[in-house]
Amino acid sequence: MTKAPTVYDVAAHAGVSIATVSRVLRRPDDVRPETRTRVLGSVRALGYVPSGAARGLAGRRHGVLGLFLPGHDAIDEPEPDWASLTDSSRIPLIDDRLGDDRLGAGEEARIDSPSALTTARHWSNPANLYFDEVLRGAEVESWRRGFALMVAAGRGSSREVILNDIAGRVDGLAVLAQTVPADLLAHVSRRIPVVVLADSRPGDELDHVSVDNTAGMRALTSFVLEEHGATDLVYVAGPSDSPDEADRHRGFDEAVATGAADGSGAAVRVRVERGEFSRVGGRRAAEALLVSGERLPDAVVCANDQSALGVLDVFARAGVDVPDRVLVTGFDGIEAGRFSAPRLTTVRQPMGELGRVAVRSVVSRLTDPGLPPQRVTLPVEVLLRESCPAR
Amino acid sequence: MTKAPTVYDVAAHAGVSIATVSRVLRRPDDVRPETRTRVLGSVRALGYVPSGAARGLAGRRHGVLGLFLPGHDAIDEPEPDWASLTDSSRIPLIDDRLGDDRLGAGEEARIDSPSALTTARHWSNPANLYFDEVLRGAEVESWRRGFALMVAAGRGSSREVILNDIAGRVDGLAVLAQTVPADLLAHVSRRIPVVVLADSRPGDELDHVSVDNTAGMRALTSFVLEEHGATDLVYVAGPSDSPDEADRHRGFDEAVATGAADGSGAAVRVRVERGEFSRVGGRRAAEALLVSGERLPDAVVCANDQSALGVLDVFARAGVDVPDRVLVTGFDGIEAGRFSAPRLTTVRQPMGELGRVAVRSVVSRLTDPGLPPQRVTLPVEVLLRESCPAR
DNA sequence: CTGAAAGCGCTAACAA
DNA sequence: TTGTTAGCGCTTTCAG
Repeated sequence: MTKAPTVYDVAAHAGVSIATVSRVLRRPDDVRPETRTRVLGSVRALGYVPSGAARGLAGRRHGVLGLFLPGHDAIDEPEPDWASLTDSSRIPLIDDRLGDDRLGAGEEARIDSPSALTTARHWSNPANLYFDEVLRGAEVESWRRGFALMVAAGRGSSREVILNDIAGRVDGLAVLAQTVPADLLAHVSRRIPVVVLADSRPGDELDHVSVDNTAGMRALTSFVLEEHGATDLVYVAGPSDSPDEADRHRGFDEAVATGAADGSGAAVRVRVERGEFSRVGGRRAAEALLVSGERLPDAVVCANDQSALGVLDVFARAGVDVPDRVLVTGFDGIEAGRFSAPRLTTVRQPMGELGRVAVRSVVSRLTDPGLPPQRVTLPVEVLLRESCPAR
Repeated sequence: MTKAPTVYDVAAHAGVSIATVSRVLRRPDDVRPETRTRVLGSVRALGYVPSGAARGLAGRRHGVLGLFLPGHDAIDEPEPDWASLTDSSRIPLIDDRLGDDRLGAGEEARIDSPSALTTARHWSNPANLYFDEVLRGAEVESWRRGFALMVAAGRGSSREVILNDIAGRVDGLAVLAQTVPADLLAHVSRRIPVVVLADSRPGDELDHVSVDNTAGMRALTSFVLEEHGATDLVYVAGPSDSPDEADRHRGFDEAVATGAADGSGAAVRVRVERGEFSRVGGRRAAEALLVSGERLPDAVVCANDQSALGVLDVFARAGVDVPDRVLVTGFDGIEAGRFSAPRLTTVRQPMGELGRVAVRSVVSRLTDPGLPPQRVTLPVEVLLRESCPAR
């Protein structure tokens, strides 16, 4: 590690020119076997590892793709106390048993509880899981296409710096929705291909890969209407500025409109509550329903799983039977929905595919820059579980 | 994107030298404000993004750290059928309700069931979660230290190529245990600092960061012995070639030895079964116990969570009461252990910290290459849940 | 099959 | 404060 050897060192050691060293590494067949062996020997002997930077410069190609994710919730996490962190002298025994005051859905509830901070930090945030899967999909596909993957997570004002930085080191970039302002994206996309993930809104000439929120919600809502014969629905909405919320809401409305036009069913009543995509938001929505004094709906269709879990929390505590009294559905397919009581019916997004298709999209544009902007929509699937079962 | 602009283009456009352009970007304070503004204007106008490769070459520093993980299980995944994948015309409704034949621990069991393949692919592999957390920790810390992070996952024979490739593009590298042969590591570490994660075995001069498997298992076993007064134990071991298994087994043995020497308790009986770190392995171990005809132990201490969950599966089906009849413990702190019945007592590894400390370690060696090899051991914590509760 | 030489785009002295 | 210039290590014609 004293001084990293270069092609020159290897060339000298092997008694050849630097061009030959380069050939041995890039196009081994163009070199006589003996020479090749000798050069390879020198490579080992010297511990030579080619410089990616030099290679990238000379070859005008990095061989790297970038993935830009939203910042984690770790953003405000304090610098750990490194000293004490590595003090293994005493192992804490933590009583992690469930108390009696727990909500129906198990200790997931603790995440929202400020009093449980010391344990809550351990449990993974559903949003992170989402990104993890996208990341893993992207990594797999990148590798398959012969690219390395560089990841960055944007946080606050440093976004711009990081994005620019990463943009200069990769051949193409995938960016998750709403992590980067449009003008920055436009700037970067003048240099390398950029694909936007999970944002189906029009307005730019970039490639987009998203998930079919609308069709998924439409299918699920139709199922509730037709198979369960529901006529009184509550839609628990997400934040009004979310593209996902907009798409899902549209799917919901379409299903309701179709059902009404259908003539087969009775008129459908619809109420809307705000759920903010969060568990507490879902709880508030459900509580509002309960205290309103109005008759309970046949089904509560939530814009995402988190808020649906919040609804389940409240219903469980209030003794409202799900699904026999009220059906509840979510959207996303997060892990926690598999463990709730009852288990949550939902629409599952193909998160890994998002990452894979994104990479594929970037690579294809790299190959063929002339292509018109692509907008891919990935299909979803409805998972019928006990909160709104198959019939 | 026609032709990426360079410093020269920007310099010409702004009427300055390339050095000034470089300064504006790197050390803005060394440039007169007016000039700076003008140059920045040109940067925007031209859509200039500095080349990371050129920068890295000239500056002999990439500003990138690498993380090398074991290949995912997606390794053999076939190329998806992209055409049909993007066909959103019909949304499948999948009946994902639990059947009656399920095992005690919920649908986790399906992962092992070949008949459930169509849904099983959705659920995350605990090993992946582990890597995800390490990755996230590394990313956070890298960013904090001013580095980008490049991820790669090694698979089969391509490991060598990938590793070399990534090594040439980063300033330092963190490698997960047993993903790379020692000689390759040695080769690469002649060029850049390398830190090995989760492998405490001696035998090289590299930096290591691991978790305190031994102390964790010792603490947990002592708890079982002392607080629960167990005198008859079964240890469900992992694969014999695993460094983790070795460390944990040692911790177990130490606790038993201490308990015996203590004199306070009665003599402790110990049996060992093989659990292979897997759920099915754990099941086999528990079944062996059941059919042996011997008296059930007071506690089954498993080398990891997966095998412990397998043990719980079998005990639940056989009607063996946990914890009243037998205590069961695991190791790792995977998510599924929070949802088992009963919930699993375990030792939680600080996975995120592993990644963070790894980065920190690499950076400190970058700063001070003369340091002697560091071996950091991170503390763990024991989570007492219902399968072996606090008293 | 191998060598010589011209850059790739940028940073960092050193001058001015 | 700004400009000039010499590389950084490698790939890639083009000769030989």
